[in-house]
Amino acid sequence: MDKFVVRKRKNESDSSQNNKKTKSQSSAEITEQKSLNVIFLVNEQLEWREIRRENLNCDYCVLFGKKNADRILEECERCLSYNEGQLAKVQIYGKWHDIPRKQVAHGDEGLAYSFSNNTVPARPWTPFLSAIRDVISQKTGYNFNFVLINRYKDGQDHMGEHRDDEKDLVFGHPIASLSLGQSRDFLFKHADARGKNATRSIETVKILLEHGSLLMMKHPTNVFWYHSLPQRKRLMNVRINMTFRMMVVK
DNA sequence: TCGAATAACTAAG
DNA sequence: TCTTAGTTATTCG
Repeated sequence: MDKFVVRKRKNESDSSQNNKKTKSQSSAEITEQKSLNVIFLVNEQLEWREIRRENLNCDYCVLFGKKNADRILEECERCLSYNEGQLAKVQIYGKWHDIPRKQVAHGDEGLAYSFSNNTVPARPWTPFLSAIRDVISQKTGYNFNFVLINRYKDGQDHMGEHRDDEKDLVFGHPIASLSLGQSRDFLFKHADARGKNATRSIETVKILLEHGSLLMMKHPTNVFWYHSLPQRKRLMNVRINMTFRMMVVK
């Protein structure tokens, strides 16, 4: 009873791995959810912005128009739940803290997400999340077996500088980051330009992640650049971010 | 242009 | 992937 069905266009190839376009794409894929009568319709002409620096390789577009992004966000708020208790904590320098946001992972059976002395098992895919995953796969040509969802209730919630843990991820596979709700600044900082031991001066790259947008973080960005979502105390609204990944199956 | 608010950065734990 | 505190830089009315 897969409520969300991805309907492919008849003339479209199924071999999504061969379809690594980054320029404008004209076809409109439609995903529909019959019981709620919700249709996921992506923007027809995707205007990809290519963000390039030394060893930084990202593509950005607004995938869902406002109306559809609004509906997806509403559905997230209606049906997602988040980790609590020990699964919502992180250990740093021996001290446990609550993470300053809400978080949950969904993915293929057996996968888990590890960070700072914590391991969070993936919950099963829901039809809603599978449908979003499949739309992104169709538009980008990459498959994903895991999604980490972070909910930032307002501008106080944030995430510190980090790189995504390489040993859990299939090397070289991009991460797809879907943003919903409050626009937030997203910063990339080069590893050689961090902290007081910085060996080089490299400008921080700031990207505004808008409602309905998709940021593709491609190899080798995550090897060389740290990323963060800094506090923006004047912002009052919720942002939900989904990062679709390909994890190593152990 | 000032001054307050707040963001950025550093250090330590 | 944290917090807090102290300092400096930036933003904004």
